[in-house]
Amino acid sequence: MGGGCNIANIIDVAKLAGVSKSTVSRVINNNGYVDTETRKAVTDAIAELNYTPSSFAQSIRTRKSKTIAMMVPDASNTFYTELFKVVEDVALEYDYMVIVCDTRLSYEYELMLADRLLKRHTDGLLYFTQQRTEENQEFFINLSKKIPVIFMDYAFADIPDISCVAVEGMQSTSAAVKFLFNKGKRNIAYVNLPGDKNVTMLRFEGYRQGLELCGLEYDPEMVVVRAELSDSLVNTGYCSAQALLNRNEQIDAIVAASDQLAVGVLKYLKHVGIKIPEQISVVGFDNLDLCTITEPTLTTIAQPIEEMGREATHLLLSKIYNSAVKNKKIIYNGMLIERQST
Amino acid sequence: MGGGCNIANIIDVAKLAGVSKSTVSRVINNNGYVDTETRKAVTDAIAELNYTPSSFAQSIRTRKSKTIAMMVPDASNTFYTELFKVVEDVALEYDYMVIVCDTRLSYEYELMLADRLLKRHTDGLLYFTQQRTEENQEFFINLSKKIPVIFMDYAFADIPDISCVAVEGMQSTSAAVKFLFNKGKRNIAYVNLPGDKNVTMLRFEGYRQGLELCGLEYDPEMVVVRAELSDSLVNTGYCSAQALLNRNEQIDAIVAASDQLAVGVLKYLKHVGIKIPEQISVVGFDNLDLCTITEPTLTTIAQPIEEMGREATHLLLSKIYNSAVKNKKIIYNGMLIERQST
DNA sequence: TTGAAAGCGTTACCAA
DNA sequence: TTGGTAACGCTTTCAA
Repeated sequence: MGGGCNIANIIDVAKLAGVSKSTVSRVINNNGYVDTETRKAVTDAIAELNYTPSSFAQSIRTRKSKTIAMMVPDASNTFYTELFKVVEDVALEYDYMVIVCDTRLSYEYELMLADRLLKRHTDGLLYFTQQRTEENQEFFINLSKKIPVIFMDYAFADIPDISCVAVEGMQSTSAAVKFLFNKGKRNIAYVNLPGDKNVTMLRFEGYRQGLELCGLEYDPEMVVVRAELSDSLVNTGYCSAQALLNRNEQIDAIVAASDQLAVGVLKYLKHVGIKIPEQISVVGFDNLDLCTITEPTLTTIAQPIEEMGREATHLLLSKIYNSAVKNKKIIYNGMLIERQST
Repeated sequence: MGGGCNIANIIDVAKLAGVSKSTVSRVINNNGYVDTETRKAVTDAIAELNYTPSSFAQSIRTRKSKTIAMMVPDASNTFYTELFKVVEDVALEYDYMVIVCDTRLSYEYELMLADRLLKRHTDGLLYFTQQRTEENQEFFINLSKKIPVIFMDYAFADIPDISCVAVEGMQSTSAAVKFLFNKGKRNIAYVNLPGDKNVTMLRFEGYRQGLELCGLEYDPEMVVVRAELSDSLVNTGYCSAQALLNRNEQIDAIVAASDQLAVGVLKYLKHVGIKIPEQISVVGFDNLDLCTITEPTLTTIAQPIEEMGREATHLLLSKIYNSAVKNKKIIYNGMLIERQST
């Protein structure tokens, strides 16, 4: 009352327009031939009844949920949320919406969530992970044979027959080392993400490569990889810096695998009164907003978030719309952004 | 081949188990009477065929999408992402998943997204907004008559017949002013969010109330509300602090309506060499992770994110499961967390 | 305790 | 260019 229950269905529309429901369906989907006058009658009826096709009924026929998922290790990391915005943007253009799944850095969670997504027929997945394991890698590669999956990490770049959109971390990290070398730094340390098989492995490789290119020797003592995940990455960075300086007082630069780690490093260095960048320079990775908030502001390697998100989502949706679309790998270059910390 | 297409449906299961599909349905839904042996036959068949009920077909009958939405002004604000994690957590318990909608601070976006959500039969909505307008307020109140909506802002607390889960901002801000007063501060300024009808109005009211309680006079010159939304809240805070200090050099404390603003304030104060908290104290609102990253760390008013998210999602789901559940308002108290900035 | 059959609201094929 | 009708895969009466 006072508005009417708008549970009009396709039959109501057909009746009002004086046509069959097939015709209504054709109009809705802009499908097949339909006379201009007939079309008008139908659209009028649709407007009058305030009719909206039941997405449930459509889904059961089309086998599409018009939903994609974005699975991330930690939704509070602004790298993912910035990406999410772009993903949502593109998705909306195609009448898609996006389910966000926070895997809490847990392998079990990844599987559980993938299972749920599959059960509700999510049409596709943007898969971000932090800690790779044999099992999850295999699982998601397998999953990608059933529904479109885009692997959003450079660490997957060498796996055949999958789609991957990512920033290479090797060359850019190597370039960062070179950059520090040119600034006169000779004892360059590295702070990696916790865990042994994380997605930043290749950034670490870049670090080693960079040292080699500069003619510096690689010293395992100059690298920290904490085994356990502490409460936060910032904290991990803090502790890592502490460990490094305890081991070696000559350190004059620290490269971190992510901005959060680097922020923790900055924090420790300031805590112990070390001058940045005069005594120790710091470089991060990701170019989060955080970088301009810290003091000093943080030099970092930027990922082209906007482009990555846009391309990845387009690729995903194109695979959803046309299963014949071939797998593709889109690898971007990281870009060094110089700020006060170097 | 080598795995089989698992598109078994309820009829396949019924055949294999030697029963009718009605019986299978009963087993799936734990519904009605079914003999123990029959049940076993069915569950065996389900297991053998690796059968999963089609969520599409279920939805069309049950009229439930098993999806809720969380609409936020800016997904990159960690306040929302921390809340999201809790929401997702609870949702998963009930076999629900959550669609995140970033409204980009735009009223038009809010409407557009709500429309999309409605069309796809999202079962319920957690609605966060930053900038209220008559229209959007009315629209969402109206929407709440159609599907369960929880208003996640204290600014909605006085509207009848809606559900609301929020932190009161008035008393806690007033308490923060009192706290500063007790520290000897007498010229306390306020930095509000941009725009005139935002959700922090009541925090500002608390500021005025606090002054009154302390016997201090309210001076409009001591308040900044920037009309335009600049590129970031941190930046807005920075400019606001600048404006304040240009107007009045006596200022010895600044209360900000959000942590991001406060971070901007800190940044400006440090930039011009003012000592914090000796010369000027700073207080934020939200207790984001950010607060412990800045230097000095930021005193702020904490919102009980965990509890809010949990209660809100439970309330939403209970309304979804039982439309007779009454509207409820759950208002928490903010809690002052003292750090170095005061 | 079980099964038959009638929906749920679409899409898509085939005739007309 | 249109309409009839058979799916889609499930839930839910109603009888048995």
